[in-house]
Amino acid sequence: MDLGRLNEKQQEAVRYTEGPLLILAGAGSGKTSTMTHRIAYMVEEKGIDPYEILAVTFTNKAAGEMRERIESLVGSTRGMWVMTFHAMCVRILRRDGEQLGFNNNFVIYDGTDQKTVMKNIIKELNLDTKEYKPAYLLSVISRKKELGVTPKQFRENASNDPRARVLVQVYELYQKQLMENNAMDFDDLLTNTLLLFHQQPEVLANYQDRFRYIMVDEYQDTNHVQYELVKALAGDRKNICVVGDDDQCIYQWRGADIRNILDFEHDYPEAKVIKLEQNYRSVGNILAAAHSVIENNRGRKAKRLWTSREKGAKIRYYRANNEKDEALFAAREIERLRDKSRRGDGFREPLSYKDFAILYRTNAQSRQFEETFTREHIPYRVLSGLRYYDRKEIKDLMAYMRLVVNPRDDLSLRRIINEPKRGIGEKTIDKLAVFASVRGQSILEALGDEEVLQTLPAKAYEAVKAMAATILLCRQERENLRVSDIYDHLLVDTGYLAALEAEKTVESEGRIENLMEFKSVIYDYESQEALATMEADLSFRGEEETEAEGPSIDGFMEHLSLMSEIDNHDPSQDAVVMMTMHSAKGLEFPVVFLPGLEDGLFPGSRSFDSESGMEEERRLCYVGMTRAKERLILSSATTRTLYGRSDYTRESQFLREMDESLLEGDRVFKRRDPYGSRTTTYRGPGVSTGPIDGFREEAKPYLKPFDVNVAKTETRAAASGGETDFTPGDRVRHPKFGTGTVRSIQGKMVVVAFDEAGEKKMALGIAPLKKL
DNA sequence: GACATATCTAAAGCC
DNA sequence: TAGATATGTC
Repeated sequence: MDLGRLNEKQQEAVRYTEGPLLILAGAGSGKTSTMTHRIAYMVEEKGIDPYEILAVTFTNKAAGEMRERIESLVGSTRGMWVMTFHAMCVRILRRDGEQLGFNNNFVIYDGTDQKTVMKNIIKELNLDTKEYKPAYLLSVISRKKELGVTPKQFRENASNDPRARVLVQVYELYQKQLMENNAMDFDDLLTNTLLLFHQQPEVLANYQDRFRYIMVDEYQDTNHVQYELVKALAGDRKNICVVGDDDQCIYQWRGADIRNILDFEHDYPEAKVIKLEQNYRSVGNILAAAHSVIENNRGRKAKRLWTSREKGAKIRYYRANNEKDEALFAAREIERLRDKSRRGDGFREPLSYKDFAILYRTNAQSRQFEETFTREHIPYRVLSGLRYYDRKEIKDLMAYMRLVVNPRDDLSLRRIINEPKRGIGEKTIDKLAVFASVRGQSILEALGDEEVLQTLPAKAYEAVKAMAATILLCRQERENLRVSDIYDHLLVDTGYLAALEAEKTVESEGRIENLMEFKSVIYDYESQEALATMEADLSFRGEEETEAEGPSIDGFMEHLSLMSEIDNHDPSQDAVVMMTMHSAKGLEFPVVFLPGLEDGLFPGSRSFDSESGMEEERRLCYVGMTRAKERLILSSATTRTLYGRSDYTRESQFLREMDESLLEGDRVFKRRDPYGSRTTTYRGPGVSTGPIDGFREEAKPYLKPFDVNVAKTETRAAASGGETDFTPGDRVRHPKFGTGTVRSIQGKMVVVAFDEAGEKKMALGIAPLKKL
């Protein structure tokens, strides 16, 4: 096999197939290529059975890419496990997890489900909602699970103060609820697998025996449980290869333990360490600047990226007046560089829009860029956390489908029992829940009984009966029906689609469209699974390899919960990409903008409390900078409006750490922390040394284009006399509050400053507002 | 039960 | 500032 395209270090890593191996792969050092070649080498040159290889990644995307690239090298990955930690655990638990008391058709709860459960618990325990918020409690539980602490252990070790006692109680109750609903959250998948390994040594032995070669990608992001899992699987054979970069550990806040990679040599004293330090991505100046920042971190493995490429242009820095100016600067800069590149001035090829990326610290920063780019007619795409599967109609249908798979899922039932409206409210549901628990059933199961149905309010009876019958029938027939058929039944027979169709609004039509789009997701799944089954039949190997069983609703739900996000980074679209620095990890762009380099924003204000927090921010900065291939453009704003407050800012500590000789444009205002504490706001002059290319725009009031979707309320609006088309500045009258002036439009709400009653926010089109 | 209005609170987001 | 959630009212 041809390793000629790999450098010496990479080749060494490829050939070192036996015993523990740590590959420290710096940014842009050809990590994936090395890993995939290594696997290909094992199969082709060493004659290792693909069946004995396990490659674990963190994201589906990474797993998909790796699989694809291995396939292009050796033709097939059949038998090989190339998947995420979570997918691996699900597979193990479904296969061998019954001993733990879990039905092997457990469902996986996502963040929204977890939140719902937690809200119920808070209510049940009558907790102070100010002090105990769902997100906080969930993060406490998650941290515990990541450390492998069970509710029992937590109870035993918890102190006696009231707060700790509450946390213990919450954790216990939370686990109990999940168990009752036959559900696991993402953390449970990992912890339960580890538990299984501990309790059933023969199960573990089985997997140890199978997976003689283990690879772990992004090892710096593993948490403690993942570390233990890997260690367990590697067993005494210790044929384990981990790949990572401690400088790119940016997920400590969600449990990643950087010690795992830092201490690998300690865990495996015989480990071989190979550093990949040649960078194939960025020009020299970019690497040097990134290095000048990251070297301020104390706890890191010594390494320094180098490149054989030219130094390239200097890093450009712009100190904007405010965030609008900052966005406009980026817009102009993009056009300027496009022009320049078309003239062949300093660029090998003309740049198109998709060659530019704006990487910010917080999602909120995207708005300014979006507005500006829209006005400047620059095409852009925002990759954000707003997920397709978070849309209400999709979640509703998913809840219906989950009930088909798991009728014990009361959470899902509560979600859809009155969706579409069936005349059922909170009280009725609670009554049903009591009935069900008395009978030892879930709510849906109870609804299968006429006796229980009879207790419903008369107006709800028919609809609820039909709904329950539909779901239960689909369940009964799920072996005979295609997933898409089940979907159709649920959509139609429960009245969901009819209700949307009856609405006849722009919004409802959009929802219907989404539901149709969702169906194509199902179709994709069906054909994909059918294909996999065919292949599996062809390659029967006599083992218990039951990976392809054909499409099923169970399989589809699992596919969904593990996928969660359609990869929406479609590089074929020619548009500037905007995303957070976190989501940019692993990507690269010819030109990268890092805006908002201000203390308090980046590094974020919370990170000043601890050294480790600051170091993580610094690593994030390093990740951001090393995404750039040719040009890196930094900016900050003198004034920034955050949470409705406008404040002066101080240039980011990271800017001040950067090697000045590599910067051009505005001067970075450097002084040794002249203002002492971080609570002091910087107000000094002399921050900027003059405009770049002669422009620096003042903030102009920007009127939001009136594009608010008020369709849903149109009919009502007409009936109640409510108007929908207001513009900031309009004078209005409200029957109760008197006259006022429209301040702003926020989504579907209009904010009015009343002359007498102060500022009020009210729903557009419904509020009895009249224009004067 | 459903809608209208007031209040709250604010990072990053993999599976 | 603005979206999400809680509370109040018909």
